[in-house]
Amino acid sequence: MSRKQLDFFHSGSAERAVAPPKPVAEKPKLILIDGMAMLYRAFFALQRAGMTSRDGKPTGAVYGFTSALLKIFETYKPDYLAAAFDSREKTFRHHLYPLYKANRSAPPEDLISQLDAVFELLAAFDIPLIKIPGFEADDLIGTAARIFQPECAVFIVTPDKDLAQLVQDGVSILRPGKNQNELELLGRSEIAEQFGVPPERFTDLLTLTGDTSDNIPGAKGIGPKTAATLLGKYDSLQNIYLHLGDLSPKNRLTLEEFQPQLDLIKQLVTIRTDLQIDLTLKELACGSPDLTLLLPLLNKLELKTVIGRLPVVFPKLMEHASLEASMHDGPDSPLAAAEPELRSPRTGADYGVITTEEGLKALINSLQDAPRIAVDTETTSLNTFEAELAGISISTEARKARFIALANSSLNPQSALELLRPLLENPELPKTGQNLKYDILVLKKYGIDLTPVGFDTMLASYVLDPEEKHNLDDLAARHLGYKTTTFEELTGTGKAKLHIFDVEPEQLSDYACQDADLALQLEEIFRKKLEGEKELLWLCEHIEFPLVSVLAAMEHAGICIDTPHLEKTSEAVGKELELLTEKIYAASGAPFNIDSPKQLSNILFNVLGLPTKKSTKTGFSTNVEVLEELAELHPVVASLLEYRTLQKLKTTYIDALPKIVNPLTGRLHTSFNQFITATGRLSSSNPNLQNIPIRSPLGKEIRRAFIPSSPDKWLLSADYSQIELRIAAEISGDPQLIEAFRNREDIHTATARVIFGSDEITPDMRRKAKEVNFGVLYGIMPFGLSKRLNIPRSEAIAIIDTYKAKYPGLFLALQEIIETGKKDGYVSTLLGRRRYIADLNSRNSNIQKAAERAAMNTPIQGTAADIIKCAMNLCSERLRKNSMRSVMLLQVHDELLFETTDEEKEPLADLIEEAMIDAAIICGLKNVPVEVDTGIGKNWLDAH
DNA sequence: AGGATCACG
DNA sequence: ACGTACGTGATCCTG
Repeated sequence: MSRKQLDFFHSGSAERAVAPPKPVAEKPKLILIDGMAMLYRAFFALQRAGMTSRDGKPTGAVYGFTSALLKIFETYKPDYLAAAFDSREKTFRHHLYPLYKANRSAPPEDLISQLDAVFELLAAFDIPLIKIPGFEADDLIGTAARIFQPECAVFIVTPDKDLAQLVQDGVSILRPGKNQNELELLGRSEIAEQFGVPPERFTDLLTLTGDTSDNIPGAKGIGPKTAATLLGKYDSLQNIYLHLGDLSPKNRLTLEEFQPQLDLIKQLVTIRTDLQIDLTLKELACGSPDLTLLLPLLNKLELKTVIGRLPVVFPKLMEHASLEASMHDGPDSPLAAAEPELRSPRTGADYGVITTEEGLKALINSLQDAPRIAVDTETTSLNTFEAELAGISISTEARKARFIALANSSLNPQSALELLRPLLENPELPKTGQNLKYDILVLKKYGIDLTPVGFDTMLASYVLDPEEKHNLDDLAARHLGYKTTTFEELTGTGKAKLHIFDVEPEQLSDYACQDADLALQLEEIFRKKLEGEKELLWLCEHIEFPLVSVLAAMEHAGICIDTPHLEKTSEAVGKELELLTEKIYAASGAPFNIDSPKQLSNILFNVLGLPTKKSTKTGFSTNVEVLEELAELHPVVASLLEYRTLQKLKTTYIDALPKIVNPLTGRLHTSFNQFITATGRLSSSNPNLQNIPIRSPLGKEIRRAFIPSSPDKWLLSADYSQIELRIAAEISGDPQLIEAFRNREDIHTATARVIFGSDEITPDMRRKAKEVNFGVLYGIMPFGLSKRLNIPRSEAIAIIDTYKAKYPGLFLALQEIIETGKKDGYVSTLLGRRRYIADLNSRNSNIQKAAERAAMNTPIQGTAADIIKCAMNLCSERLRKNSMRSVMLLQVHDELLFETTDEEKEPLADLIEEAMIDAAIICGLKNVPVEVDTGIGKNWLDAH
């Protein structure tokens, strides 16, 4: 490792030729980084979040630091750049004042362990290090700033306020902001504004206040406020002492007592700018990163987002570097040997636009023998129901694509689509794309059935690592080393934003071609990766890809709601809420915003004087749990609880749902998100139809509002019974649990018999057993169980111990999952779906325990997700084969909802049940039977 | 933009 | 000494 470190020695002369001052704008930029301070900042900002590489080594500090470096390169494009670090030796300040920094404890182990990586990074970036025995970074920076200020615009990067004293014309501070990855520029006026004194007076301010972090005492009782006020009034410390008589007696006394230490402290807090060091600008010249060092290092640290940003920050440099190659090759393999790629996907690519029928026919002709095509649609909106087609791009060969312009061209959209139909609908021609569900839905509006889904790059990325980012721009940067044109770059933002129809056709074409091309290229890369992980390839091809069309059909179908019923309910609930509001105001003495937890907690805990139960980050919690405890102490709390429930249901469902019924279809169309969750579940949004109420009476009313699309039709619901516990039984092979399921026992009653050792099971015993069963799935702990069951902790411990003794296989299996997770870095479902859990090796025991619970739960929740996805595919396939008219509408994790007719309802129930059971077997439930409950009704509630 | 809360599985 | 069951998304409030 060649580390570039400049060795500075005292030079005899401080004399140097000074260039005449130039206007700041023309001066080259010198950036001086306060290395250790920036690292500390990054550490505390990010380490707490528990960021680690997959083997559990902490990487938060090095990530934050690197992130700031990139930001500096990107925003300031420095001409000169150096990082200053303290040396280990004692400094003149220690000699002046032995207690200097005596309060500092050693840096945390997790920070020290990252230091080597930081120095390696600096070397890889070719950033000179300034580190001189006996001097602190502050003094090095101060001196460098003083020396180069005449010829450079100097920027000091530091979170430390002390360096504010160095600010002057041409010298400013860049301070990490509240938002991560932001650097705030502080010049004279900003310093004056924030600290109340100009930079020249900053040492005076520090002298008065002292600096607790360096263990430097100030004048007792004088804080930053008082100090700034005094300095504002008397201008300087010296002048304050000349006017001691004018001060308040208290301040006067303090300052008189302080006077003897004045000189010492001023010396301690003053950053030196006069070190005798020999520094030349040339030595600080900003080089460019050495990718042969940098890429292997970043890969080792698993700083993928940093790698992704490199092409943006160093576009020129990345021109010939293939990131993908560097990930596979060892650290020693020179990048020059890697296959060269272009920095922008469009440079040198064969992209073109088609605007005529002849051109289109020629294109279609040339596609006849393609084994598969990559497709991307360009539209006017992300909302598929509003989207109008602007064109379609197609690629069959890397770095080659054509855009069929359907707007602003001589092509008639409908007739062009007719020409394309045989291609787009050809069942023998698999389609590749990024998030094909979107394209399927858009084309559906034009009567085109885009099929089959051959490869979805977003889903491939999701299956390979669900918690990564999966958007095209990130994928292209990470896997192809491309800096893509984003949609925002194409259309502009804010006021200048162009409608897609107004984008220059050439540009739109390039953009569209790029996306189809990228999808094709990504497929190649992902296929290779998936080849190495066969079960993940299987998961893609048999579960995720076929599901895309199924979800598209469900979203397209939508579900009807009984709007009048909801409106009536809203009115009634509204009145009830008004009454409750009056009651609550009366009891509280004054009106306030009940929806504001802050105001509510003021009423509860200050006005009414009720005891606080739990804290949140911002104050005292007022959640249900707390309110239930307070209910017996004050009658208003019951009203509050009722208010909360009603308000929640009214705003989130009763009033919100009718507003988003699609006016064209008269239905609610949710989006099923296939690449969001860590476990493999789907999620639903806009609106979320997976959390429609059912538990409370008013909740049931809301469910009643979900109805078939005509009065003669039915809703059929089919749900797995206890699927997760069955999976737990299968995974563990626990004979007791398996036996209970084979005997079709009520599992909670069976568990109750086991943990209470009795055959007489009361409803309350069953309720407790049910909580225990759930607890097992979530990674049970005595504290959690005792709280949920409202029993003493000792009793909870006893219950868990009994459970463990009776179902030993289950706990052994859960423990094994954790061990495997620690070893491999990931845990898997029965079908091999993975979730990487780095925190299993965290040294923070809370983080580690949380990771262990996630690790235990993921194979269970994830296998359930695999099973129902598989069932959805089977249902869809079999419905089609039997030419049935019934439609799948919703999936709610263990439930499927269909719309059906009188004639089909019985055969449908059989078909669904059979498909759901087959799916469980396909997904690995060999030893435990599954049960499916089906129900039918004129609304969702009655279908249960 | 992030926290608190609460709806579902 | 601390903080505590897994996974989501929508709403409202606050800085």
